Amino acid sequence: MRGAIDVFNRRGYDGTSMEDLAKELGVTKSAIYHHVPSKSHLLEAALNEALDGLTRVIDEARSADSSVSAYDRLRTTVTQSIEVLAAHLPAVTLLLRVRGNSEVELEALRRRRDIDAALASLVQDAVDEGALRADIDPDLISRLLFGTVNSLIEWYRPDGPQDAKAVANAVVMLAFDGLAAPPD
Amino acid sequence: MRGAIDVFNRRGYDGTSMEDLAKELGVTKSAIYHHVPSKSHLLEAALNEALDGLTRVIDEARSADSSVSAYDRLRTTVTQSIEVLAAHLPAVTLLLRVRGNSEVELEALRRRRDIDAALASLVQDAVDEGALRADIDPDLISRLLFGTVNSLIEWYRPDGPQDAKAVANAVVMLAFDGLAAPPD
DNA sequence: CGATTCCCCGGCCGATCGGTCAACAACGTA
DNA sequence: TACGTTGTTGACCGATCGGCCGGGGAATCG
Repeated sequence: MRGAIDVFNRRGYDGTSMEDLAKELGVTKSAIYHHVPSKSHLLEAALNEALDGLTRVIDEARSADSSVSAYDRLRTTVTQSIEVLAAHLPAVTLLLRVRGNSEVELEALRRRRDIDAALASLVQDAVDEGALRADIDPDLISRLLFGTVNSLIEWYRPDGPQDAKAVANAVVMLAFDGLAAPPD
Repeated sequence: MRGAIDVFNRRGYDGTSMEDLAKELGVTKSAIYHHVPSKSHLLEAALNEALDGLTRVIDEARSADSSVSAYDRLRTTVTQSIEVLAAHLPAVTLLLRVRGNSEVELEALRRRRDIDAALASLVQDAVDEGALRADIDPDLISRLLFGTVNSLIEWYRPDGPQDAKAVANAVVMLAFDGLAAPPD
């Protein structure tokens, strides 16, 4: 199961046949079908793992103590999103590559849209609060911000040189304070 | 050809059969094969279009007058990369989704690696110059910066509310100066 | 010990894959 | 009129797709 998702990520879901998958897992195709009813069930399980993790993050942000500023809630959400992405990297990777070619994928896209909307609303709150620059459209801010977060799947590896916390820190620094060297 | 790439992007290259493609283009499969030798040639043409555009951008940056700072060269490269991405959106989208499942895809990945290396070196120059913050690893900066740029393919549409120049501007502002509201 | 259950295999199914082919309609040229 | 060219068609190919099935160990339980 865990291994299956990795193979899907390496070759793409549509680009992986059950024969490929079996060969790479060192078993026969029939052995897979003994444990799993269908190829799409593997996909569905992975997508739900990712979506559940991300949903938990935004639920937490929404239920935060109202005394904490929208700006801080947003920073926390970005950090936690990256932690979920890192902890469930294969599942999140699969999720972000879904194209909507089947009912399973379409359902995942619907759930993702809801999450994106919640994130956009968080950004909007921070802008209303005056904590974020007002010369960029809030929707654009949201897309760039979480586009940056999501782009981590393209290269981040848990066994790489940087751990998730360091990466999350760097993303937050980049996004909120910028890359330009601070004046002395 | 142009239409084919759009279909590949909507359903994924592996997820699109030549029958699907023909149906969506309103012709028969045979008609396609009269003009195109194979499915992978369509992919190859698209990938080369994207790679040629991006290569041109980095060649330009490399051959820039040495009197212009690395920082300015980097900002220009980011802007121009976004303009290429916007002008060749379908081709670039396809490129960024390639998994390496065939020789055509592997060759594209090789060319992409070279481009990424050139971009990383540009970032390194700007860090050496002291123009970029030194408390984030330069390689990490490069990945985040161009990860942000590349994430545009997920939502940017030429006929959308923002034109490419506005988006490029927003990305540069976010990346170099940050999202936080500037102090009064 | 026998019976049951779990796990797995090779072989197979109909459907669909990328791609080919002979035939033909529409065309400008002579 | 006859002719080559260009674009298109539907039928078809072998290979591969996702998935199914009968049967055969190996372990567990009475």
